Amino acid sequence: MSAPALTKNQALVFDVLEKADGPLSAYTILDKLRDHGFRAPLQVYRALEKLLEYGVVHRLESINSFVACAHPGENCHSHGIVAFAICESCSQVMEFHDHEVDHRLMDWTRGKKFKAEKTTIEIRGLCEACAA
Amino acid sequence: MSAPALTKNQALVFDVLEKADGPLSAYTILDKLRDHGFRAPLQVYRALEKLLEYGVVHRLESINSFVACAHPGENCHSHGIVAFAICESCSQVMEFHDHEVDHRLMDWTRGKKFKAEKTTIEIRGLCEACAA
DNA sequence: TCGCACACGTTATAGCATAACGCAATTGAT
DNA sequence: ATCAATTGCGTTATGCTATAACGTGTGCGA
Ligand SMILES: [Zn+2]
Ligand SMILES: [Zn+2]
Ligand SMILES: [Zn+2]
Ligand SMILES: [Zn+2]
Repeated sequence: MSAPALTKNQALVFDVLEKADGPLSAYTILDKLRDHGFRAPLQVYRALEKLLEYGVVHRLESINSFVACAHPGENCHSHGIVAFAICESCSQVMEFHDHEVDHRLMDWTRGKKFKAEKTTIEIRGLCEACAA
Repeated sequence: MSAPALTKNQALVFDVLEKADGPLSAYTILDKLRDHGFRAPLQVYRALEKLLEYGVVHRLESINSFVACAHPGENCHSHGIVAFAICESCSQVMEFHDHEVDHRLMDWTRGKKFKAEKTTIEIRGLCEACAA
C-alpha cells in the first residue's frame, strides 16, 4: 500500500504527527488543528485511517496514540512486523524491526495454522535518559 | 506476585472471565454481573486491577478486553513475555510464550539501555477453523 | 482504642471512537 | 456531455472505555 498524494486533511494530520516529538492521541491532534478548521473527531480519525492504510503512520495500541513512521521512504510493511519501545516518562518512541522475532512468530502461527493479519509489539518502560 | 485469596468482587469477575469462551470488555463483565449486585464500571475495573496484578488475568491492549490466564497454576511472569493470537472472527484467544522472542527483544532493549516494564505481543487474524 | 490500609459503593466526569446523515468534488464509463 | 459510482468532507449525535473524587465500613496491628 503506497501513499498517493495526501488530501488536505490527511496532510494536516500527518504534518502534526511528523512535527510532534512523541505519539499523539486523536483528540490532541484535533486540538492542534482547530486553528486550521478542524471541529470534530471524525476529521482526524478519517485522515488517520488513510494514513495507517498507506503505512506512513502507526497506531500504538497500548496507549491509544499515533506516531509518524520513523522510516520514511521505506515501506514498513516490507520489513515485516514493526515493534515499538515507548518511554512512559518522556513518551519518546523508538521504532524497530527484528526479523528473528518475525520468524519466530511466523513459525508459531504456521504451526497453529493461524492466519496473522496484524501484529502488535509494544514495549513500555523507560528510555536510557529517563531510567538514569 | 502470587494471588492471595480473592475478595468477593474479584472472585466474581475472575469467574466470569474463566467461564467465558473469549476475551470480555469491562462493560460486558459489568453486564454479566448486574444480577450479582454490580452497578458501576469501577467495581469491575478495581477487581481487574488486582487480578492483573496477581497475574491471573491478562489485558489485551489491541481490543480493550480481558482474558483469564490460560496457564493456571504457573506464574505467567516467570515465563517471560506473554504473547496472544486473537481470532477476529470467533474471538478465540491463544496464549503462548516464546523464549527466543523474549531474548531477541531483551537483547534489543539492553542494546538501547531501555528499561522494559511491560511488553505487549498480540497477533490478530483468523484461527485455523475460521480461516478455512 | 486508635490509626491505618483496603475493599467497596456511588456519582460524576474524562477520554477514545464510530454511526448516520447530507453535500460537494472527482472520476470514468457510456 | 452525462450520469453513476466513489471518495472526501462537515456536522450532530451517540456509544464505548476508563478514571476522579468522595464517603462508608471492616479488619488488624500499635
Ligand atoms: Zn514505520
Ligand atoms: Zn524517556
Ligand atoms: Zn497467562
Ligand atoms: Zn476463529
